[in-house]
Amino acid sequence: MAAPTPRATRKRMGRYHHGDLRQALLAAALRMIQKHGAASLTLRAVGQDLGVSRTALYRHFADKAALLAAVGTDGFRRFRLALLDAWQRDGKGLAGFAAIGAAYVRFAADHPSHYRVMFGGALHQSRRPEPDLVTEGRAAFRVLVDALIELQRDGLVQAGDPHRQAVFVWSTVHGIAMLAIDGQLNHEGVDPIALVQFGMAHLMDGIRTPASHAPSSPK
Amino acid sequence: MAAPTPRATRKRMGRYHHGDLRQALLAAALRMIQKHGAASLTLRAVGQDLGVSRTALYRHFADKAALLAAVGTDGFRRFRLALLDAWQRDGKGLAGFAAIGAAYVRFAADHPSHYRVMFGGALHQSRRPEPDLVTEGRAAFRVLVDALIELQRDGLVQAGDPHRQAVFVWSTVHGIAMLAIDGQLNHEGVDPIALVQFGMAHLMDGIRTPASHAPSSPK
DNA sequence: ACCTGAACACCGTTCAAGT
DNA sequence: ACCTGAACACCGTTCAAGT
Repeated sequence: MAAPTPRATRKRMGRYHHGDLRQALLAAALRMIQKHGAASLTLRAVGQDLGVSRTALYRHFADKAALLAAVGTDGFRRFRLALLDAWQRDGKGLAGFAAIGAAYVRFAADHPSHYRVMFGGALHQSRRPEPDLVTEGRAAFRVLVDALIELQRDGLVQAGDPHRQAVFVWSTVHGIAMLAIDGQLNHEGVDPIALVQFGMAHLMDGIRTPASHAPSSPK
Repeated sequence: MAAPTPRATRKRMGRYHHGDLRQALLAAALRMIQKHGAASLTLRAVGQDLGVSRTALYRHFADKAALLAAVGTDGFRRFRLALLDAWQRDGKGLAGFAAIGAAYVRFAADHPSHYRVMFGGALHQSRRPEPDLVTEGRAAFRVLVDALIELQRDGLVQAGDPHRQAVFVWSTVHGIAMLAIDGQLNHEGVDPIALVQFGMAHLMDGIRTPASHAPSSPK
């Protein structure tokens, strides 16, 4: 592929786009959502941004909802990788698990509009649940479950349904993330990252084994 | 006032509305949001539903965002009353506090669209933060803080910044509520009310005083 | 296959005009 | 004061037509 670099998304006048237009549309939509919020996203503006007709999009997406679903799906993919990276970078274990919580909130704080598309419900409450979005959402959730399974296996977390434990952790962290990007924590003078660290420590106290108390107190 | 009952919001043909049109608009908007979601709310449909011109609304609201903000403000008012009712009905104390959590999630589950308008961010992220919405949101949050202050005073909850404790409880419960109305808990086979009861019990274990363990285990 | 341009039905909002 | 009706600028989507 000696063609124009992947960054040269803008087509040359009078010629067809002929790159990965689908990918370019996705990137453009994401860029505009991050800048102005999903509410004001316009298909016409997306096309214009790429120098493409405003109907070219329909070759790659059924409609606007499908485009947004693809943006959300892509978000869940990045999200999952961010969580996985935090877990592995901090050597798994209890510190790694706490790092997942921090990474979760950081992702939401850094990409509020993207996060909102992922969880916005504008998608879920529509006609059908958008299978790809659901699948990718579940995959992200799986990171938590897998981490808990490992922690249980290593005797760091109490036995119990890892699924239920994960749902509870997810809820807590999701709640902090949502309040943070809604600005509800701002006028309460609370730092989201500090809050999630406090919360994760609290959660861990509840589910970790007595044996894990001795050899773990890093930073 | 021997005029038509407050329920007869529909104006008689050829005459002005002449009731509390503002209130009628609010009720109509809420009704339509609950039925079809906030995304598909149309000012024209609101007017039509009331038998009123589609521009009559501008006498009472600056624009569509202002109408939605008013719907959210109204939601926070009902929400606060629901939380307060749960707290008082269950005799305050630790059982009452747990009841607040359940009432919180129940409100969200029963009025998902309304809840979404309240927390949706479509409002918060807009131009200015819509003062009434913020005020009423804070008032709802205050229910939690006040409850924790009472619990501390009665020696049922550990000393500590009640504000910080409240933020953490709020986050947890909000997360459960959001995941529930997003349907993320459905395909995990988790009952939101059961989850929030589990979560509240867990939280209470973390913040209640040792002394409170003896005299409290009702149902 | 991929893209265009005109057209359609809809939307929020403005504004001069009515009572 | 409160409401109307026409008008404006915008939107998502369709579709026959181009290459």
